[in-house]
Amino acid sequence: MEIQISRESTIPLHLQLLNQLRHRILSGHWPPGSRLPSETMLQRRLGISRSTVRQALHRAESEGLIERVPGKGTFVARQPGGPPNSRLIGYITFDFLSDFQRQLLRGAEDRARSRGYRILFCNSNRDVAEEDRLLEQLLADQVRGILIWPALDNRPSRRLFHLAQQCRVPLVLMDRTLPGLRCDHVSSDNYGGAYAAVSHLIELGHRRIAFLSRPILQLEPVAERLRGYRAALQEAGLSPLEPWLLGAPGREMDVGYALHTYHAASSQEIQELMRRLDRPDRPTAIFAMNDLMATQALKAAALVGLQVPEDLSLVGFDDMDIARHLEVPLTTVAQDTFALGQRAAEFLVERLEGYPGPPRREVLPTQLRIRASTGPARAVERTRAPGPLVEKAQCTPCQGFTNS
Amino acid sequence: MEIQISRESTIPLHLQLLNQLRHRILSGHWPPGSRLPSETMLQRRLGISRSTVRQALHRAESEGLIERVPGKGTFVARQPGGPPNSRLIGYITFDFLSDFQRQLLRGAEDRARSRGYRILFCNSNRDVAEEDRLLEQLLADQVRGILIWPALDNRPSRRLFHLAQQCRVPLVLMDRTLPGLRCDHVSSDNYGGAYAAVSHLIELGHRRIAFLSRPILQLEPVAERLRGYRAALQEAGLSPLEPWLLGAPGREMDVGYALHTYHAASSQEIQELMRRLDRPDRPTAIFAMNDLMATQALKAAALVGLQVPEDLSLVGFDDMDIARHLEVPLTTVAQDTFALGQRAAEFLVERLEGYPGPPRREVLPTQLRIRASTGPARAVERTRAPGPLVEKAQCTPCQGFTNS
DNA sequence: GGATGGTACCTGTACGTACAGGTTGATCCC
DNA sequence: GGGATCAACCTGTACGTACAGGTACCATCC
Repeated sequence: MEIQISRESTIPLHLQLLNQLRHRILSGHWPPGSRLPSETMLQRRLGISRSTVRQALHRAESEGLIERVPGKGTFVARQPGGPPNSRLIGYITFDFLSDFQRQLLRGAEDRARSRGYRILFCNSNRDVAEEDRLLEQLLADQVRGILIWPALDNRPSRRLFHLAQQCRVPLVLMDRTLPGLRCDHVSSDNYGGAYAAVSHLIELGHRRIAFLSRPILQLEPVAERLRGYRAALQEAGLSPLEPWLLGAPGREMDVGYALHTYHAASSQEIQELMRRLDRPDRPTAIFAMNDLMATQALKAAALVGLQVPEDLSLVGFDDMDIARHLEVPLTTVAQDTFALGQRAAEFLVERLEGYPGPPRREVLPTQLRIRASTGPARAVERTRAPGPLVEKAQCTPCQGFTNS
Repeated sequence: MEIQISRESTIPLHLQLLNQLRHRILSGHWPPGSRLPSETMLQRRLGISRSTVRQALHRAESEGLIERVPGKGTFVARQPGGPPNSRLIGYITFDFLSDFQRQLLRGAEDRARSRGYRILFCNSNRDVAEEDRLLEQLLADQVRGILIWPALDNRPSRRLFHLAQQCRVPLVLMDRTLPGLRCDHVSSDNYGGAYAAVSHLIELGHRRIAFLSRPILQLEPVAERLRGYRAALQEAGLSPLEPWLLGAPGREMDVGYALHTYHAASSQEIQELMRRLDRPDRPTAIFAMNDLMATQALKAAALVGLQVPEDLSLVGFDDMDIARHLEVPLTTVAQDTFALGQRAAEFLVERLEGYPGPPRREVLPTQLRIRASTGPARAVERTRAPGPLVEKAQCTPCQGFTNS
């Protein structure tokens, strides 16, 4: 198990060395008090200059990992864990309005606590400037790593990119990625969940299936759901419809407003839905971006006299609490948000213990929960537009998990 | 007062520079946030190499004296002198399963952040031993104060009592009190909310009103709701019924289990409810301890053929998300949990800033939200058992607030 | 007036050299 | 055998160069 340094990596040489030293020391591979190879030894073995080796060693020393004795050599510190108050993990979320976020935090806290870390919780409230300030403060609070569900903004000026590049503290992105930000990432299988949901509808004989969303298609999870919707339809030889976008338009640089209306049920949107449902060429099924929008569709359907699922099938996403308590219990795609948080914390702790590899990505399975809001398409329509039936709703293999 | 470097000194050049930087910064001669001369500037002015300058600056950085920003320059740290006065607040909750707890945390974080503090979030998972460990760790993490929603247990051995007695860090209790624990406390007006809810039912002509709960009457908030229920009935000259307790019995020392079943809807309980509702002497209205139990009552009513609100009125508590999305939108009592968290953080910050007085208690108003699940009692029953009508539903005066 | 591009400046990264002064252990001399 | 000596090796100090990539500012052009 030699130390490996890659010239191709974007991570600076001295940080590569530092990370691997940290890994060996914290994992116990090099026991406390043992002697490290000398600077010239490392220099020769790794093919880098002594200055670079020294840079890594100095950092390791200031982290309390090693002790250097002039004339004698370099040694693993007796207590390589460092000062006791440094077992903090920063946690930043762009928002804390939904149950989804509660589950995520609960999962992260659960796993962090079991590994001896505590969570420093911050809410950026969709404000990138606030997020920058919070990142700074977390560094000042001496956090060892940061879990972040970032606000939306790709400007490279934001502190997040700088941190990711510097590699001073490891980062783990939750739920969404940002273009150009290279670090560990966990998310749910939004694509697979949408694919399974729409396949389920196709299997029931539906041919005209609408995708209902707010105008926030640039959000990665929503984009993935749209992709899954389209893929399922196209593989069945059906045509995706133009997405139904309700609510205020999503502005390029100010997604904050779109997110703000994310949870608000405005009557204007119900009106618009009623108009779209009260037409002869209406779809026979709707796949909604989330349960709240599905709820709005349910209301609009009732108002124009459509029965669910007899006249209109509905599928939501997220399996929120309300899904099973609606008048017509909602078929929906569940995410294991708790596990998502746990996995994020695991990724981070592994980095803190020195895991050296390139950025990892984990996509957790979603699960289609079939309830009363989906049923067979009307026989009339089935005979009118006979298409190939998909044999079985596909979904990433999933084990049972609950939302609470 | 120029920086002087002596080649004759036995002190290394970079240490000479570091010492003078440290002096200037800690003495306030260079104020926090101000900019240091650039590396090349120092190099020229002092006649030493850039490497040597960098050596000093790196050390100053790891001492927390300065902050370096690529592309911009080097700056005196905002808090030079290290982190002796950390701005961390510990937050312990006994549980993190409901939206209520999310709102509470969100409120506390919001106010703490605006006052310059960060929240160190921990979940004791209803385990008093774990809570003890977490309290210890928070102290080791140098928190300045602690917000806690404690697990249930009155044994004076628990760490919490020691802390309150020692007064090393201020404590604020949230939602519930513990007998014998003297410290600041915030809660909702459970009594007033229940009183308003039951008064609303009485005003509608109901005479037989049941109190539906799980066997956890020893929980202070539940006890307060029961007290409000009884007071409203008695003041109207009516008799409270024996509480309907559904689910596993609440054991004295192990409330964990009762809380565990808190959110589970078991069909056994529905069966029991159906039995109780399918009798001639059934109540005409039910005041449920929370919305989830009200939901169960709604199901049971439908199963025995009772219409809500025509045959049975229902009131819940908490105004959870599901309340307004139920088949029959639920009349319920809303708590301003966000404000509760804010107030708790305010209490704590005031203590941190030196507020000296005795323990304070704040009870935040609740708000009755009348929806479709409550209606007038049947004329038959009104004539059968005419009683004095209460003039107006009383409630602590409240301003509008939302749950999201 | 506002986007655009150039330029100066800043820190980060990485390489190299040279010498000082301490520790260690083998060797040599008395 | 015991002490002095020396070479090998270690880290510390100090110098130098070169380039990359970011920020900030200003002049320019449309």
